[in-house]
Amino acid sequence: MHTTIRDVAKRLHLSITTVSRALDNYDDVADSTRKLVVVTAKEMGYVPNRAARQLRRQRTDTIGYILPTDSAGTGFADPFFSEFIAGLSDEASAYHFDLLVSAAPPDSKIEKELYKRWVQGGKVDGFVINRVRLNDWRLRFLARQHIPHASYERSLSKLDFVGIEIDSFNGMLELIEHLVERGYKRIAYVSGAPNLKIDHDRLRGYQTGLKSAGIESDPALIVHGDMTSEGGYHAAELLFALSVPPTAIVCINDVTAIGAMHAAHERGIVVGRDIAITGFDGIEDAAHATPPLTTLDQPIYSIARQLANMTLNLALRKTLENKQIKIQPRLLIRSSTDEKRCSEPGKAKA
Amino acid sequence: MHTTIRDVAKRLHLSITTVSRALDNYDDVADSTRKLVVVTAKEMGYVPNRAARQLRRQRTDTIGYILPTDSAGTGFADPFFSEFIAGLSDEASAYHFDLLVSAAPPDSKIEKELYKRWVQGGKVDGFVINRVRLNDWRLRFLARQHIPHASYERSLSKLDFVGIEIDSFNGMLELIEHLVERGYKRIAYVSGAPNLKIDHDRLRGYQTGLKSAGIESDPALIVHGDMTSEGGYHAAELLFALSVPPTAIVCINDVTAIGAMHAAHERGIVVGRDIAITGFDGIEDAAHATPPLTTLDQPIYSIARQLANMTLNLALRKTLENKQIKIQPRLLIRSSTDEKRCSEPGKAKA
DNA sequence: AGAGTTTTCCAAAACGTTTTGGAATTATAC
DNA sequence: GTATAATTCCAAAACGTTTTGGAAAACTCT
Repeated sequence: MHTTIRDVAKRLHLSITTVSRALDNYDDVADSTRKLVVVTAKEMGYVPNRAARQLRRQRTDTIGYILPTDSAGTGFADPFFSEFIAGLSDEASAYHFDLLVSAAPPDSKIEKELYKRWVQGGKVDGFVINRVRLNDWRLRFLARQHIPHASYERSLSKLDFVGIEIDSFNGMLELIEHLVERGYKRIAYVSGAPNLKIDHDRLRGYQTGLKSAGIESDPALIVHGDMTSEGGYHAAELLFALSVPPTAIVCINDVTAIGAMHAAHERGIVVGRDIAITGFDGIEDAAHATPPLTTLDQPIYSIARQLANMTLNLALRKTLENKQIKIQPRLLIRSSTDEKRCSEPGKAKA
Repeated sequence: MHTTIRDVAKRLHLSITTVSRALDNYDDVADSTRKLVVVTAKEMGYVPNRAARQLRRQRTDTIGYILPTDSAGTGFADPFFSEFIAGLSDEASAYHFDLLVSAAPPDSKIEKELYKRWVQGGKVDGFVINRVRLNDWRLRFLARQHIPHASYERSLSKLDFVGIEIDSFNGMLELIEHLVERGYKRIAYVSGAPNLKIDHDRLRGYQTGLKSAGIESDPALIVHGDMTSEGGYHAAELLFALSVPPTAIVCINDVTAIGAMHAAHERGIVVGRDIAITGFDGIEDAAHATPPLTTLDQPIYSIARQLANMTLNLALRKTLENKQIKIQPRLLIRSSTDEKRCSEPGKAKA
């Protein structure tokens, strides 16, 4: 490539061994020569060749992350991922690691080949995984291959996972309680994908929350989205078309909620008065939605940093202080769930 | 790592040369043995070690992209980048390339060191660059080092750049014309960063558009944002606090506009009636904003794919059909710029 | 049957590091 | 002044590929 360690060695009439060890702070090189080496190396613009180092060290100083795009590819526009990736790469950078990114539809052949290629080909030392599925082949695969990895959420069977969990269940309980308190009773749920761990948890929280409030759950009020605003829009349209439409819509994430709000506005339904709509994530756009969106906030950037930190510490064979971290989402009450003003349909006014 | 080419060779009593060449489809290996090799390699789960291949080939099959985060790190939530990165990695994948991602504040020391490290250390074969500054050291640096790169936008002096340009100027003309036609005259502009190429172009378009419409430009109506919804929110607050506030706000991008809409709503100003607000990008959330946002749409995903395609073709030393592509943004007229209903302040009713 | 040609294979040399296992040299102890 | 220990250096062997420059074997022609 450019200046190699050999060039530096030649210039100083030293062996490449010594140069290498000087730069790596070994203690079997005299202080005077170390200084000389360091200075000359910098002066000559020497940067170690990564491929060579990787090959020899059998380590890449790189962690991998694969985006869950849909097969269409386009329209993949959740700010969640911008923030998540920013977190991953900032943490990686801090440890002089790099972040390798690719995209593949969940559970697709492409996804499988990508993981395999990166693992077997030694492209990365470890993975960060999110959007975990209930029964996730990735977690099994990486565990079997002994590849360091940290995941956002565990899959159902894995008790010994390394990563972070968000307490979606209790968050949802709190959210439902809030809605009920504000006078909303006929509460719908817009899901992501049914095999997603977070969807599973949030749906369970939703159902349990209803039960605690003494509200009977109506299957017609549970509709499928796909975690995009487009999906949220269509899901909400389905709900509004019901003979007895809901008065509140709980969405799996913020962008879904933004889509649902759009559908409401289009029908002249005023969010925060006629209907309550809630999200999950706490992305910046949620605060600036019209009306601002009540949501369960999770610190995406910081979660991403912690996940990256876990994988790279695993990769460096250090011991982790905490293998499993559980975090609580924070309920941000905004005007999308203002006090209910109209009576519940089919019920006496409260 | 795992199965190496040597293992495969040993199993078949062939030399590693032959195995290597068989897998690479050289024509100096008999068809029968090639088949044998391919089958056995697959069966043994052989995946070539990337580091070794890189070292020997002096090529990484990897392109780099560095996210322009702010120094705070957090709150980096523009869906533009999710879509952009998805595009980059999909295109890279299609060519069996990988995408290396990191994040750094524009023009920071971190940014410089990152580029240098990746270039000198041979981590990547090329770069994709966006958010180009008027006088961008990255473009100069990469050109001087002869590193393949494609950029979204050129910097001021570069005439021979490789990449894509969006015709912000003419898009803005069209947008202003649209606003004027709808009855808006006192039109403000919320910028990104003044040294950004796109900001420069859009501001110029805005000013020229006003002039063509015979509207005198008022410096008080040009305020700075930072391309986030937070920034848009505050910029709009400044504008509303003016003694003669604007009746239309043109924003550098969609998330800025979403923030501005929030500020308007908070003051009870109805967007699409009392005030018009516009964005630029065409992100999904813009379509679902309240009201849906008039914007200049650009095909982010496809642009990203093309940019990736350009860099990797440069890296493969192929000739590009088109070194420079100019695309036109598409004006999407939505209800955030509905017909003006109130009179202009300080003017007779139109 | 010998000279060319073509086909099929391979040994060895890279690529730029890190690491192993000493070998000099110098200091320290008796 | 010798034996021992500490310090400072280095040659050579990896790491797993690709590529170079043939060589052997098998055909094809006269």
